[in-house]
Formats: sequence, structure tokens, C-alpha cells
Amino acid sequence: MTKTKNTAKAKTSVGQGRIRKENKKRILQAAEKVFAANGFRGATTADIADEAGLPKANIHYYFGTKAKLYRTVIDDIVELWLSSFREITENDDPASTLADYIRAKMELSKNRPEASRVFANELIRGAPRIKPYLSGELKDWVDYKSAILDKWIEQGKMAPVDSRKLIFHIWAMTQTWADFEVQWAAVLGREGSLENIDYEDATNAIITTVLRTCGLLPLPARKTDIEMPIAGL
Amino acid sequence: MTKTKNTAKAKTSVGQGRIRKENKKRILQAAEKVFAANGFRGATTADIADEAGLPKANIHYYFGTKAKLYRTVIDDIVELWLSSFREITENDDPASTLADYIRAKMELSKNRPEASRVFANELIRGAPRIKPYLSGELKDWVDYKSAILDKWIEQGKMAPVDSRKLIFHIWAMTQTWADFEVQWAAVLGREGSLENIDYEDATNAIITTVLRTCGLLPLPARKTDIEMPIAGL
DNA sequence: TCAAAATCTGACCAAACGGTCAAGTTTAAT
DNA sequence: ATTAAACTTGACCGTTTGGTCAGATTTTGA
Repeated sequence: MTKTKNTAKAKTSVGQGRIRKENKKRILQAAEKVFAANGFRGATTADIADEAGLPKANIHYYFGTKAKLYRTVIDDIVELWLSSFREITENDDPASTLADYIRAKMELSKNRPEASRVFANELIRGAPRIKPYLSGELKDWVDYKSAILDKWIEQGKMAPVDSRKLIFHIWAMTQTWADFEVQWAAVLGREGSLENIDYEDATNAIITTVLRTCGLLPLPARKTDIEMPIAGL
Repeated sequence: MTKTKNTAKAKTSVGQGRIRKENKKRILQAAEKVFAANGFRGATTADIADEAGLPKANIHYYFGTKAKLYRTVIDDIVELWLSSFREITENDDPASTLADYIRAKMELSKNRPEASRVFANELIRGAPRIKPYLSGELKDWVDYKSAILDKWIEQGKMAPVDSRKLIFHIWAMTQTWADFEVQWAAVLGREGSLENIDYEDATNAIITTVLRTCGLLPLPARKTDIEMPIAGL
């Protein structure tokens, strides 16, 4: 409970100081790392303290309990997630809008992979602490965006697709590059972690896949030296 | 160390009995569930024992340590993973081969979601216990399959794509339905968990996406009542 | 039938856990 | 310079953790 002493004149919440702001930031960064790598139950306050370079008691001074610290980390990530995509309307161009969205999500995967992993951890465990957010804000967001996709389809601006599933699959393809980075790095033969070119190639591959799914890219040419026996067109 | 007493005549490894086999299976099933829901560090042997309906000491009697039990669970999953896809050759038909593969992966996501989640947990944590498998067997598998895709492309059987990334994205799209089931259920407005129709729709959506990406499906028709202002074809 | 092997289990242990606290030091406003 | 508020920290506490073990019970093969 942050021990607000409130000795006089209702100086609500202790938290103004420069030191406070800096330390909370340091702890939150350390916590994101440790929670990403171990989940809520597997993370220890001692690990977080070590990562932040502070004594353990300091973590409790600023955040009270491990659970409250975790909530703060999660809330920050949700805010980042929802705020990082520009508004779209039914008058926008489908191809460039989808491409921009994919690029934005891949930027997040590349620059804030730990945030993505904290979220992934929470989901794998059945989302005990964020289920209301999933069936609330997030559902609303998806309902709204998929309605715009459906409008585009109705207007003949793009081919008919299951718009909700398309959004899910864009998330799956973009976030896999953050959540399972170590797997893709190993399979691609990289030492340690992915390189810039990998993110670029992946971004282009996803954009191609999504735009072709929506009929927004010309059908790709095939090599024509040999005749092609199967599958329409 | 399973306490092989070896009292005489080298009867290597105690493990023949019916009881032994049954109990190990029960424990492994319980362990998969608990590890999936909590990760290695977050899972407790007491939880696993409760889930299996056995006293905790029993778990250690059969598997020694938590780490060895976890290894066994992981190894079983890896075997399941690699054994569950039929062999393919460059003479196969791309469209039906890819569709079959996607269906097989979605069956696994639906029927063995916990296995997928154990694996996801391990990857999110940086795969400390399975990195050799990733850059060994798994890399070989992907190298081999992507080479076949590349042959198909060369033969003009399908459009040019980044074959490795295509495989990654098929995994991402199929496994997201196991790993993050709770998220999709919440966004789709389901109570509790996904329904059969959701898996079917998702399977079809993924197949459509992949085949269109590879130029193996005719370009989808658009609604033509209004003229279409943008983006080629 | 009977004894050796396998299985079972409550009680127990040292280590690690989340969290508390009193006593100290630093900061900042007057 | 004074001092109250903010910050820091090692030591500590009750609980939970992974793992052990001795002794009881059941299974198995001859």
C-alpha cells in the first residue's frame, strides 16, 4: 500500500520525487525481463531485485507485493499494445492499411519482445489475471476492426475472408517472432538471436501472405519452363 | 536414479511391471498439465502429485527429480511432434500436401493443447533445456522440407515464396489456437473454451491463406457491384 | 506358501520463498 | 543549519519448496 503517511494536508500519494520515478522505472524494466523469462509464479522478487541492481526490500518499498508489481507490468503492456496502432476507417485503403499494421506489430516484436512474452506467459496459463481485459477491451477492439474489414469486403475493395481469423493470424505470425525468437534463430542457424534481415524478410513474407489472402496482390507468377499439372488457375 | 539395486545377475532397470507402466503414464499426464499451466519453475511437485492423485513421494520414486520428469515430458512431446507428419517428396502435389499438413497440425492443437503449451513455455524462456534439439533435429527437419518447397517452386508447381518463413508462419497460425486458446475464446465470445466450429473455421482460414500465398487457389472473386479503386488485378 | 522385489507413504529436512521491519542515510524545502 | 519526509538496507520471519527416508504394504515368481 505504498505506506502513504498523509501526515497533513492530504498530499495524496507520495510519488512525486525524481528518485521515485527513476527507481520505479528501473524495477519495472527488470520485472518485465524476469516475468517474461519465468512467468508470474516462476519469477522471484530476489531475481527482479538482482536484475535491477537493488536490494530486495526496495522492490517491496515501491510496489508492495509481487502481485501488484506484476499487475503494473501487465497494465503498462496493455496500454502500449492498444495505443500503438493508428485509427482506421472504412474509407482507408485496405492494402496499405494492412501492410502498415503488420509493420507496426513487427516493430513491437523486434523492439519489445519481453513485453510480448509476458503477455504470452499470461495467456498460456489461462490468463487468470487479465480475462476481463480479453473479453472486454480486446474483444471490442477486434469487433470494431473486423467490422471495417467486412465493410471493405462488402464494398468490393478486397476479397471475402474470415475477418476475425485474419486478425488472429496476423497476430500469431507477427508475435511468434518475439515469443519464440530462440526457435527461429536456431532453425535459421543464427548465433544467439535474430538479425535485422530476418525481421525484414519476415515482415515482407507476412505482408505478402496477408495481401494475397485478401486478393490485394496480383497472382504471383510461376516458373513456366515446365507445364503445371495441378490446382486451378 | 530409480534406485536400481541390481542385487544379482544384472537385471538392468527395474521397469517391467504393469503397475510401474500405469503409474508413470498417470504422472506424465498430470505433469504435462501442470507444466503447461505453470512452466518448469512455477510447477510444483506437490501440484503434479495432486493432479495425479498420488502422494508426492511417489513422483520422486518413479522419476527422481522434477528436472528429470520435465525432461521426460519434453522428450515425449518432441517425439510426438516429429512423428506426426507423413513423409513428403518433390513428386507430391503441393496443394494437397500443404492442406494435409495444416490439418494435421490443427488436430494436434485441438487434441493435445497442453503439449503445445509445455513447448511454448520452454521456448519463451529461451529454451534452456532443448536448444540442441532446435538447432539439430528441428533445423534439419525444416531444411529438408523447405528444400522440397523450393523444388516445387523451381518446377513451376507453385509460386515463389520464402519457404522457410512459410513453414514458420504455418506453425505460428496453427499453434496459436492451442497456446493462446483462452484469448481467442474470449474474443470470439465463447464461454470457457473454443468450439469445434472454431477449429474448423480456423483450419479452413489457414489453408486458404497458405494456398493463396503459394498461388494454388484461384484469385478470390470480389463483390463487383461497386467499382474497385485500388491495388492491382 | 513364502520370501524377495517392488511399491507406497507420512514424516521430515535444508534451502528458497514472499514479505516485514527497525534503524539507518539521503534528499529537499525552509 | 534544521528537520521532516523520502529512501535504503541487512536481518529476520513464517511458509512453501524439492527432495529424502524408514518402515509398512502389496505384488510377483517359484
